[in-house]
Amino acid sequence: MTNKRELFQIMTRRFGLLNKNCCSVGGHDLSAAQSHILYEIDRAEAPSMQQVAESLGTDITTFSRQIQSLVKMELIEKSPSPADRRVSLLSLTTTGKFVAATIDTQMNGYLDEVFSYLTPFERETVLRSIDLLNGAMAKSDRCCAPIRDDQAEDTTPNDPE
Amino acid sequence: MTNKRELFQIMTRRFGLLNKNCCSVGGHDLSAAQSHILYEIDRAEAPSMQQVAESLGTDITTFSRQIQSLVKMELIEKSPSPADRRVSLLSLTTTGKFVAATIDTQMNGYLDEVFSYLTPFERETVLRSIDLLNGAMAKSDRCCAPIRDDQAEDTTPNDPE
DNA sequence: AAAATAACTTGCATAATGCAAATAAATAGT
DNA sequence: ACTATTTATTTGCATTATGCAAGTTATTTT
Repeated sequence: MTNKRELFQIMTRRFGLLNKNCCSVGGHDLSAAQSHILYEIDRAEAPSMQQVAESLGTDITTFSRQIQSLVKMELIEKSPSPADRRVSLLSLTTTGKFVAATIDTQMNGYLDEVFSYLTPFERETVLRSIDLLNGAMAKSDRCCAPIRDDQAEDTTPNDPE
Repeated sequence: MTNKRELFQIMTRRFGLLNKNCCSVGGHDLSAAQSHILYEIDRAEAPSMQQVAESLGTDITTFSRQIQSLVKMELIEKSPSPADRRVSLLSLTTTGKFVAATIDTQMNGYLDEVFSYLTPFERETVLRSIDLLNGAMAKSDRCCAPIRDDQAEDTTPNDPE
């Protein structure tokens, strides 16, 4: 209660568990990482590989392979950008959209159950708080953004851009 | 804003990034998983392997190896339980305690920075909300607890025990 | 048009994962 | 007391994930 870190440690652990083998839809069994990828592609407008890898904080080579397997699963399509043929634009296939929507429903179901233990007022408050928190994290540059290098206690003001 | 899942997706992603290469202390470079293990051992009173593995939702064989490497790093000690010699009780070494404390400080530092973008009232609200959320997740059995098997839509009542 | 840069992919080499089987200690059944 | 079962943890693979260095193809610089 007193300690911020304690609260967040517990929370992230629980969410980690929730996400563990996050979603099986039909025959497909997706990992949390894969679900995040689908989510992000759905959200953005035909993003490039780099864009998605960057916003998920995944190494581009790892991401390349993650995409390869999602393409093989026929959830994602890659098409060369007309503007720059080095770039691959990502989009969800029809199946991919369906899977993404189903996961969304599932997750909302889980969350509804969790929220059922709260009063309507508490629900409201919690949702608003998460929103505030997301906003605050977005503003922070010390954390929560893709970190390139070490962030040792010495706090060298390195700027990786 | 409207969609619970959306809020939580963003939040978990950001925390994932924050935790990524979560903590380097002195020469030690810890993963998020390792930091969670230290945290849990510090928190509990000489827990057994199974207890910690269970509460972290980690497969016991994977956990066994994670512990092996933390022992090799001299952050953790294993001692056979006097009551039952099959059981290994886990504890932090002096170095382990120091590392755990340092990580705690680091994380609180990050969180302080994030919270600096909120008003004092918002901070209060957010902390209280996380606490509420943790409580609600603890009550839920559909999620957030170690999940043994699939939770497909078909909901076959299989019992793997 | 050659040189530098950029977006992505592939080659390793390493680390993490988890099921099945092994080991070792405790408990049950007789 | 003595074998049989269960329990706690470890090891043997076999699979998958990771990321750096180097490669490929396309674009931009000069």
